[in-house]
Amino acid sequence: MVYWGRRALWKQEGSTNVAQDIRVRFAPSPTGNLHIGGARTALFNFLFARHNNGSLILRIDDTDLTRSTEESRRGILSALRWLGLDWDEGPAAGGLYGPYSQSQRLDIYKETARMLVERGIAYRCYCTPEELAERRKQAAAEGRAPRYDGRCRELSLQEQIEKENQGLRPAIRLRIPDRGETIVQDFFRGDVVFANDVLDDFIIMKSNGIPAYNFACVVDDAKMRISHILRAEEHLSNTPRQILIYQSLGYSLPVFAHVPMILAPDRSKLSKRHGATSVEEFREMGYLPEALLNYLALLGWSPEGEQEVLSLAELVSQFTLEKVGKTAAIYDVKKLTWMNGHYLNAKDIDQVVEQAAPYFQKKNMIPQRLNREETVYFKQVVSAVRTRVKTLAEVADASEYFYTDSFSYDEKGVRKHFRKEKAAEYLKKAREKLALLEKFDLETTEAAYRELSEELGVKAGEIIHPTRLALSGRTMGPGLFEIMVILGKEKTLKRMERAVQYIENLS
RNA sequence: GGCCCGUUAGUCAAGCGGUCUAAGACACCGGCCUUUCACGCCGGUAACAGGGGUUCGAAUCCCCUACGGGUCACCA
Repeated sequence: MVYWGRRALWKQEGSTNVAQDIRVRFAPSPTGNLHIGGARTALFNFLFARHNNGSLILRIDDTDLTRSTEESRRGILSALRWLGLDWDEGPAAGGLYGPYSQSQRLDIYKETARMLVERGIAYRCYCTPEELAERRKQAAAEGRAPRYDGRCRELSLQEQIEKENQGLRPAIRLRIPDRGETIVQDFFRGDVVFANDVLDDFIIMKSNGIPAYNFACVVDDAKMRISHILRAEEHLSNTPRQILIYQSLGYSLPVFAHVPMILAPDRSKLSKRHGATSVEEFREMGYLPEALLNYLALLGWSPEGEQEVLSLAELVSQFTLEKVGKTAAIYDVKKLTWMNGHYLNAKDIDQVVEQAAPYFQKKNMIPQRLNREETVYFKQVVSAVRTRVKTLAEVADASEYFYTDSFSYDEKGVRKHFRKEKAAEYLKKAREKLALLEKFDLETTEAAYRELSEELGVKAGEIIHPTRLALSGRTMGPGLFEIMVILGKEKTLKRMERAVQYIENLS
């Protein structure tokens, strides 16, 4: 069976009932970190594979020796793992079609290219990069298309030997028909027609023995039995060349599906100057993998119903290519942030505590290891604070006063709550009442405040606001009595005294 | 510049010729709840790029224009 077109479906091939497994791949080149566009492509591949009980292959396209780095490779793998996008074959997972790094498959490309040359489908080209660049420049100046002029197409053996004797190492070019057209059957866009004469004899093997991208990509996709190629739209223009390679090699074509790109807020291609664009950066800022995944899924794909908050499992069960759109999307951090806040609160508190810890450590708020008592306190803090913030980093920021006594008071707050006539008096009285409490919990503290507000004949808020500022230095945060209980009686009273002194010293 | 793809509100996005005086979400603006903030709930502003066709009927099909993006490397 072959998953066949946009509307239809599962086509029976002959009478055999043997299912052709769905095999998709994500093939990043380790030349930087995984940005959200790549992550989204990986996600779609993952969802498609899981939804159809297929396999996800991870391949490292590291043929660019000068730009590929081990650090980047590790970073990409760790970002994928953090997101929870596990792969069935590839680095660390193994598989029947390895190795899964192109740098380890050079012999395969070399042998394949040699065979193409032998058959006359490809040929050696001795033009140097400098010469080619010069000719391109010339063509541009004359307003011609910068195509390779085919001058090495028909070199005789004698000529080739001469070039070799001059020390020239050839690149290998694929012979492209001058006429006709190559049609890309794109799953989302239908037939996309390219005239062959706009293509030129492109290089499949560089003179240093390294394959060019299109070549390595096709050889691997074919040898790894990839059934569907889901990749970014930027590759659509490459596809006719790849199809020509498939044909030269006698391989059958996979289904091509080019997903729309993700653009930066200014509509341009994603780059470093657009602020956070990599998964790693979002992670550092305290975004949760489930939120990032959920948000990314909604960029270019839409669920059947109206529910937009979906777990990975729900995404898997709902994901179909039919619901993938074809227009480029601009990512919107605000919506991501909203979604992150949602997950931050919905998530199991123990997990949040665990994930928030590094952010507290980074700010030296908590030590690497917490004892039992510290752990209980930490958990109380996190669960009180998380409801008002949207990221893990903000959880830590909003928790500062739980870990230091020497915080300063918010200026606006001081003006609003401390400079009031009776602020100090209220605080003193409140402190006295709290001091008398035997049990210091949510009920008793709140009752004390209600009582006091009645005795004084003022609204509870009149006392509550200055108290919040006294205890936290801030005007916003968790419920006041929650803060008190977490801080404990002793600290609460001390901070109130400190505030009273502060107010009395205000001129 | 050539070739290719795309164009529904500020953003994501539903819509596959009539049910569209166009859904939902984020953002924004009001209101409710409330000790603050946030959450939550209720309500509001806001879109079919423009022009020609085809059709009884078009956001949906075709063409042109404009705009945006991609690609044209011994980068991937």
